[in-house]
Amino acid sequence: MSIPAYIGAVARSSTTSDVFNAIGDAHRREVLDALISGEKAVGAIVDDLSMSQPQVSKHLRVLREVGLVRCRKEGRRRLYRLEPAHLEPLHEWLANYERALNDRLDRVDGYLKELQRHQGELQ
Amino acid sequence: MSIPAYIGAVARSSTTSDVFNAIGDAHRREVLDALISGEKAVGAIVDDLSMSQPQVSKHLRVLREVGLVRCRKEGRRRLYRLEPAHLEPLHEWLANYERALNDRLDRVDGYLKELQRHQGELQ
DNA sequence: TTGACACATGTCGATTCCGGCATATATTGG
DNA sequence: CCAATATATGCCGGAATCGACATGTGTCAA
Repeated sequence: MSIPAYIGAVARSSTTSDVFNAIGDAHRREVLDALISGEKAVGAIVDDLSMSQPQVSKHLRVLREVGLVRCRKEGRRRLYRLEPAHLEPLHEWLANYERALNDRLDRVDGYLKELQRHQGELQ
Repeated sequence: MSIPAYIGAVARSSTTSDVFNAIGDAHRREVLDALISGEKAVGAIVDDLSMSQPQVSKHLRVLREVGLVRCRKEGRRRLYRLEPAHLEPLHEWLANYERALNDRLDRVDGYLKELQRHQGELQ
């Protein structure tokens, strides 16, 4: 007897739909890049990149759900355009690291200044 | 006859090891955040965050492989520290969209003006 | 109205990814 | 040498992800 009583894998933290994850996929970044020049229909993106139409549509869906892209219907086409303001989370996150880096540089700077001071005392 | 000749799924673009993918995982970002205050041993990160030690070690490995983190041996511990310079690809990529954002600044400006208008209405 | 076009969505198989557990490796202390 | 500590790594199962196909949905044109 004594069934192994395996606990096994646990549900992951989900959050499958944030900006960080969205830009984690290279093809998704290509789609975004294709939209930098301006509003485009799905077919135009398919032509520009070398991806299938369903593939592009699905990536657009993900990008839309995280707000990086907006859609507008025009006749039987759907025109997508960037919404760069929704890159803010990424931007803020990056800013943290720049701040951390600068703070540490400041500390190093203070440390060097103190070193100089001690050197002056020694002389 | 005529065997179905199923083509099926194709190897994905791999690239499982770039900066974009590395920061795509929320836990990995937590590990990075834990290092903002400075160099830390693995155990300290495990204590700070609520993650198992192997989990932290594995995430650190990914982060190290993309250069976001560096390791230094000290006795039987390994001290990890940020390497913010390797966030450059992200930074450059974002810069592209800032340009797109600037091109659309007029719209943001209009939005802010509308916000001000609503604030005025509320007061 | 019917067919063609543009796009979205559902399904499936394969692959990747992630976390839990167990274990290996290296360093220190007794 | 041996035990304890600190960390890395291997293995496994489950779940998420991705792309290829097939199909559904809405819109225009004749």
